[in-house]
Parts: sequence; structure tokens; C-alpha cells
Amino acid sequence: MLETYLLEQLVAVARTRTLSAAAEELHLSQPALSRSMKKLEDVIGVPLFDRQKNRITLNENGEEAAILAESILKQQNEMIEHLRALDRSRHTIFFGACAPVPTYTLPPLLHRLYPGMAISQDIRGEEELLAALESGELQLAVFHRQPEAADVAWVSYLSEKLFICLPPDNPLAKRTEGLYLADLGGLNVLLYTNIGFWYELCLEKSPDIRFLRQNDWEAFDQLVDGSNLPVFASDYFFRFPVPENFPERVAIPLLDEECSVTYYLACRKDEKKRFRALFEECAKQSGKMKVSGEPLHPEVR
Amino acid sequence: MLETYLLEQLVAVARTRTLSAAAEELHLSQPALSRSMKKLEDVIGVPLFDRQKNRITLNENGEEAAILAESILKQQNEMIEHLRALDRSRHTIFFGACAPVPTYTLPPLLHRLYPGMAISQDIRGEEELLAALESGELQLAVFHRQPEAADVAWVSYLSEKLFICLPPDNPLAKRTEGLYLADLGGLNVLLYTNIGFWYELCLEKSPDIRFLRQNDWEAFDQLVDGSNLPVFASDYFFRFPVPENFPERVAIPLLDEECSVTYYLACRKDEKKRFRALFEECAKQSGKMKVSGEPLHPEVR
DNA sequence: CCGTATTACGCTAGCCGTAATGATG
DNA sequence: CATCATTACGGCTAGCGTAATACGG
Repeated sequence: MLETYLLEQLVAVARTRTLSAAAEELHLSQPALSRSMKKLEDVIGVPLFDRQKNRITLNENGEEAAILAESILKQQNEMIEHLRALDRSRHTIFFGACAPVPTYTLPPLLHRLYPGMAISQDIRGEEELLAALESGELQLAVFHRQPEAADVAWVSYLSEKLFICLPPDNPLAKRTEGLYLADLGGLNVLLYTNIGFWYELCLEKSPDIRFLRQNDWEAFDQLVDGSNLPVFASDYFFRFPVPENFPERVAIPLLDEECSVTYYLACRKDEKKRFRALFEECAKQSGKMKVSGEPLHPEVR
Repeated sequence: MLETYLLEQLVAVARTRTLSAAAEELHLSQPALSRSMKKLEDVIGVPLFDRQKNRITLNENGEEAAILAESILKQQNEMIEHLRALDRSRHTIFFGACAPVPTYTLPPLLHRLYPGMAISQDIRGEEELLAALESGELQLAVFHRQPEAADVAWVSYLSEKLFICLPPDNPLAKRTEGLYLADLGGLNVLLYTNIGFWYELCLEKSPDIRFLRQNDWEAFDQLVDGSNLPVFASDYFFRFPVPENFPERVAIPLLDEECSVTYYLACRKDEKKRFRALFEECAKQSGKMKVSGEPLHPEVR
């Protein structure tokens, strides 16, 4: 049988052009390599070398063999890589979302329902999400519109409302009944992280908003504390209030209908069974939310 | 290292779905196979099987691995086949000719000039010859026209004249000065072997000639002896007379100009060096032929 | 002489088989 | 209890290293 170690040794010889150099590279003795090459010729059944007394050279067969051997070794390595990647993916749930909030809420749920699974997540545009879901790159995706694709199953998941937190001395802060995105033109707004589809939405409704994005929590907090810049916020933060969130600011709801969204959690239909428990849990939570009525009005100090 | 025997064992397990069946197929004990599969998982670094106490099944990784393993084994076998073919071709001169006579004359010459080389030959159409020569499938080809291709070198080789041998009582046998192919319409003509381009030529000039082809020498001789059927012949047979060739018949030369041909021996220009000796020998023989003047007029008893 | 390939010889790692054990239907 | 997988143990093959040999620039 044509064993792999023979191929590996052959390509080393082909690269170094001498047995001794190849032997050193392979951490092998010269005699061992000499024998291996004889054995390889024996297994393949054709001479691969021209042998002078003191020198060994690949002949035409050998040159060709070395090329083919390299390709086989490459294929073997790819096999190993591929299988390792496959196995990793079998122990990882890959999900993507169109906005940050689902990336906060989904992982705890997934950890509870699928203990031991790793979770990999990111934020992407909706078209990209759908393509990745259908290709299998993602197992789960969260949209803010019902995904329309024949091979995709979904359940409504969360709802979220966007707020703008303004310093009390800002004239707009008086409008506690609510504002429209269009009213925010010209504002510099602080943002933590990538906010997904919200960004396009804001830009569409109020093209001259300027975002100051900050990915580091600590730096972001310092900016919030040390400035009176407006900050976008979500009812998500008010439902689970974190003390000292957005101090010295007034939270004003945004009244555009696009600023109240429902999220939809989706998977490929062929994985419906796998995520049955998750979907049921989401339906339950979604139901509870509906029962509890309108999102809480935020408390702000 | 991912050794070949492990891959071979994996595909056997994948095919038979149980270790014991695979072990039997591989002429191996079950424990050995059990260990091998463990080792394989160890080498690749991912589990390939679901193990119940009494049953082992390929998991998703394993199914994929088996497919990849099969492909690698296939590539290895192709490597061996390819190298054996390459080596054979290095010890064989492949030539093709458009007619039988060069296949009689060339092998002795090749054996003399390239001792130890095997010779493989066949008769083909000219276009096919040229394609095979250019692709490297053939190293040498004999045409009856000068081959016109930029990457082909050639030398004029032999000349041959076609004769028709008729029974003396055939009315055409009186025309000892010669006949045209067109005169032979309606004749049944005996043939030994595939005559290459001559066949198309005869058909073109005299569409209703009927060929009785016989590939066995002995049977052919019996037919010649036991019938008075006309037989095609070539001055080649008269130059090196074989006693009792075409007994009881009269050889009449064919006067169509296409019935006197010169052959051209060709190789790819990149192999010119390898066949230099051969080409020189051919040029010498060709020159001698020219010096000796017209082909001998055949003697027929 | 030093570098390189091959031959000779003994060692050992690793692969295999037999036997025994455990689990399942 | 027949079948299948795993574990335990001992044997042996085959690949390895060391040492010695041979050849060449």
C-alpha cells in the first residue's frame, strides 16, 4: 500500500535534491530514507531515481511522482482541516442579527437550551443574513421583518422601541410625549457598538445625524458621563434597568412607526427540529410580552 | 500522520456499516479495526463515530470523512496508474502509420537504433495521426503526405506502388502495361489486414470494389491459394520477394498517380533530438532508393 | 577527506491476532 | 445466546538508528 509517510519523504527529497538534506529535514537517518525511497519505487512499481554510485537524482517518473504526491498530501491536510471545521461547527451555533439587542438576549437563552454549545454571533444586513442562513453559514438569524423565503422557518421574538436620551437643557428635551427622527437633524449622537439596521433607518429619516461610535464600554461610559451628548437608547435597557444608565439625560420615545420593531428569529426549515425548543421558548416569551401590554415607560432619574 | 491504511479501513467501515463486516472484508480482526478507528479519530482530532455499548455508527464527521477518504484513495490509485503508464511510455516508442507497409519496415529499424525499447504501433487516418502526434500520444507517425504543422518535423521515408494481382484468365490480366483503379469496378479483392488510407483511395476511385478482408495470415494464404480472387499487392512485396507470393496471378501496376506514394516519417520538433539517428537513417535509405531509380518491376511466376 | 548513497545488523514501536469481557436484542 | 464492540496481552513485522562500506569531487 502507498503509505502517506512515503509520499511525505518523497516530496522532501524532491525539494532538497539530496537524501541527506531531506533526512535532516525529516529528522530521519539517511539509511532510513534510502530504504524508504527504494520501498516507494517498489510499491509504485517503477523506478523514480537515477542512481549513480554517489548521487541520487529524480528521473522523469520521480519528478512527476513528487508533484502528484504533493497534491495528495495537500488533499489530506485539507481533509483534516475540513473535518475539524465541520466538528467545530457542530458544536457551535452560528447566529446573526440585524441589530444589537438580539445579540444580548439570545445567547443566554441558547446557553440554557443547548448547554455545551459554543455560540458565534455577528450583526449584518438583512439580505446578507438571509443568504448566510440559506447557505448554512448561519444556523439562526434575527430579522426585523418577516423573512420571506420558502426554506426558512421563523417565529416572532422580541419587540424593541428606540428612544433618544437628551440632556435636560436641550430644547427638544421638553417634548416628552415623543419626537420623530426627522427632528434630530444636526445632532451628534453617541453610539455604543454597531447598531445594525438602525443606522440605515436613522440615516434615511434624518440624513444629517452624526454618529459617534465607540466600541469600548469603559470609554463609552466616560463619554456619556463626561459630556452632554445625546445617546440613542432602547426600551430594552429600561426593561432591565442598569443603575446609572444615561445619567443626566431625559429619555424621549421616537414616534416613527419604524422605531418600534418586532424581531423575527429564523432558521432553515431542515433544522426546525433541532431548534424546536428554542422556537417554543421564543413564542412563550413573545406571548408573555404581548400579555404584559405596552413596553414599560422608562424611568429616568 | 494520516496514513493510507487508516483511510482504507474507514471506507470499508463506511461501506459495510459494522466493524465486524469491515474486518472480514479487510482480512483483519475486529479488535484491530476498532483500534484503527480510534487512532484515526485521534489523528484527525475529531470524533467520527457515535458509540453505543454494542453498536458503532458514523456520525456527521465520519460520513464526510469517508467520502473524502475515498477521494484520496482514488487519487492515490490514479497516481500509481499514471506513473506506471508514464514509465511504460518511457520504454516504448508509440508510432502510427497511415498504411501497413511502414509498420513492417519501421520496427526492425527502431529495434536496431533503440535497442531495449518496446514498440507499439497501429494504423490510423492521417488527421488522427497528426492529432495523436501533437498530443504526445504518438512519438512517431508515418504520413503519405508531407505533414503540415508547425511543431512537427519530418523526413521522406519510403515509396510504395500499388499493384493488382489478377488470375491469368481474367480479361484485365492482359493489360500488363497497367490499369487504373477505375478499371477494377465490381471486382472482389482479397486483402490482408487493414490497409489504411489505401481503402479510402480505392473507394473514391472505384466505389464498387468489394474488399474481402482477412486478418489471419494462414487463412489469407489459404484463400489466395484456394481461389482465383484478385489480390492487392505492393512493390514492397516484390522488393523483398517471398517465394510463392500470390501464385498463379499476374501483377499489374496501377497507373493512378495516387497509387505511387512517398511516405513521410514525422515526430514532434521537441523530440527531434531523440530521433536524430532514426531520421538520418531514413534519409540515407530514402537517398539510396532514389539512386537505385524506379522501384523494381516485380517478378511473378 | 568530507559529503553522499548503500549495506549490514540489531532494536523497538506499532500494528496485529487471540482471548476475554461487556452489552444488546 | 448470538452478535457486536471494547479491553488486555503477547507476538511479530516493518521501519528506524548506528556502524561500516563504497564512491567521488
